[in-house]
Amino acid sequence: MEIGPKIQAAVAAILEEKYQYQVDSGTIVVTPTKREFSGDFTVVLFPFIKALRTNPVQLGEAIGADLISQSWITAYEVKGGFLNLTLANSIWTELLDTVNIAARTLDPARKIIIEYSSPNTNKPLHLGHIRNILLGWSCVQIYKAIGYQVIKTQVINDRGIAICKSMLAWKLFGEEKTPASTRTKGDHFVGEYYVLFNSKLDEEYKSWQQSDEAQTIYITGKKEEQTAADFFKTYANTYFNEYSQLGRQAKEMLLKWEAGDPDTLELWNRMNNWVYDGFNKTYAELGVDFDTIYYESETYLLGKESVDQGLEKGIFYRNSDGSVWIDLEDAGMDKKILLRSDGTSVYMTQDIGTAQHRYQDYHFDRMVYVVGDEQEYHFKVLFEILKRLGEPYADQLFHLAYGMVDLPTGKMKSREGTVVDADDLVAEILGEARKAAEERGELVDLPPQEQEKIIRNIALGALKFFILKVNAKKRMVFNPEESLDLQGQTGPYVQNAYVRIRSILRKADQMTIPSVYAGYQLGTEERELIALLLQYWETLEQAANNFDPSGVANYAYQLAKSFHRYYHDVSILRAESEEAMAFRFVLIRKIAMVLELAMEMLGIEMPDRM
RNA sequence: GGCUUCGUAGCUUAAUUGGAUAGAGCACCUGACUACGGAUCAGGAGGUUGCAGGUUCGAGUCCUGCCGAAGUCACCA
Repeated sequence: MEIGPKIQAAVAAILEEKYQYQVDSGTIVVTPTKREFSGDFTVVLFPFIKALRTNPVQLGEAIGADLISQSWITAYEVKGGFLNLTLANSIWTELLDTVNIAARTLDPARKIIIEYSSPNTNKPLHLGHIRNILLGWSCVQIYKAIGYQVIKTQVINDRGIAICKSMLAWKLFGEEKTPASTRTKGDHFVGEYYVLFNSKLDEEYKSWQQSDEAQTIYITGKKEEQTAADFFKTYANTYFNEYSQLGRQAKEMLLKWEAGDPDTLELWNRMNNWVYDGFNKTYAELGVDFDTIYYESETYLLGKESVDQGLEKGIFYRNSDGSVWIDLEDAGMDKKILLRSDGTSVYMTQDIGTAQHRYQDYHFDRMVYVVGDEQEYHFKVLFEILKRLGEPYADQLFHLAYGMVDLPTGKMKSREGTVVDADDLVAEILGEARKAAEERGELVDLPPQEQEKIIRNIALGALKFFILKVNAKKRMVFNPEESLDLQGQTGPYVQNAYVRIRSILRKADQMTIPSVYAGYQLGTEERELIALLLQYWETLEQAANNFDPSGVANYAYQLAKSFHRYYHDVSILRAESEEAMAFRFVLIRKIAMVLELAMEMLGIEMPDRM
């Protein structure tokens, strides 16, 4: 029995019987009654008063009186255009029984593939990746819970000029050092050479700027009033491509890679594997994994067949210079290139091919890309093209476009060194959680490994909750200090509610707990808690539909908050009657179950003690 | 400039998708420990939801116009 639909149906029946007014019961608005009014659920009457030529008070009285005669409603009150209903005690205990956490039946026909993380192999993961990963992982859990078969994947950008820069810097300046020999995490090790390349390039560029050649270019090429510094800033790309020694060597390396040169491939493999070692450590630290990985080195040539296909169908057209385009202006977009005049493909082409390739691999019903909102236009175009190509899954594609993560000081900029490194962040928050745990001293009698496990749960719980509680679409400000906070609207606050229940249950193991509560009269706090428990699946489905886990985080907080208050006001182990104790044990077990499941949806584990 | 997104307390943010007096947390002030765990609870103060119109019984939410911020508009990835 679901209570919302039951009320809707009852009201619809009364409207039809008493007023001969037909209404789709699903459209009747039923909400939990606000705290400051008496009642459990509220029916909004406004939508009917015009059609029924009555006023809210009359209508409310008529519906209320009828419902009371049906015995499952014990009281009603009309306030403004709202009808507040109080449910019978027996209904509440029945409703509590229906609270369950079993995942919805798995339907193998519904398969979703979710892509997240998708880093480049030239530098370590940062705060932006963390938001991406946590969102992706949370969506995976949520879709599993509502019965989907989920495939976790990522695309690793393991090729291109960026990794060649790291490779070249290592070759020129690395002196055969390795992550092992320098005791450096592999992704950080390679990242250092990427940074080194850029600083060497900078040096080279600066000294070149003094040359006669450069001065001539500046004088002839500058715009009016443009300073040398300004000019050379905008000229950097051209310099890299046409004058730089380092640039030339990096590009040569890319060509050699594309030609399959064994030495280059060997170095490339070696360095990428260092990076993967590092990534895998970070993923393990965050508690996430993948079912399958796509590497760009294997997919970057895909999509060319679909160009031929599109040309045949007349969706694409060929320019006089041989380049291939699609015109999306009738859909409010621009013209987009798909094949350069030299026949090489672009990012878009590759994404088309990868989508088709994945469909062949998995025959999914839906596909989700967790990628920053800066690429919104790209995906809009990609989805439109796939639709025009007639791909069967084309209307089940979703770009989970999350907002960038800013710092209180502004944007993260790698050039200015303000990027928050993922590993540093996790280490910092672990330290903070450890310090707090030591101060509290609750864990001292546990073996060290167990203490460590709990500390990790708390630290990661804090971090994950902090990031996931914000609506995915919104740009968010990440305040490192606040993310270390373990009090207030945080993961540890929710964990603490669970720990309190576990503590009671441990004590109850030594006691005999009564199990009959048939005659127990529920308090308002208990009704409120049950009403909250009943909202779990609705919350989850909404999160799934919107690809936004923030509602689940806020729900978990809300439930924890209500429990903390209840715990404070009402005694469980020393309840005033056997019925009260019996009922309260059932209630807190359900609360613990739902809290644990809700947090699992966010990738957060619950400790038994903290 | 075109298109897209976003402006809610000092700060970080909610609002059951159009419903009641906009709800929390942090910070600030006051109170609650002979305890089922104080990483907690109760209270105070803090709001013209960027501004101005419009639609509606009802607007933080929908429409229009301003103001402000961000993103995007490559034969780059």
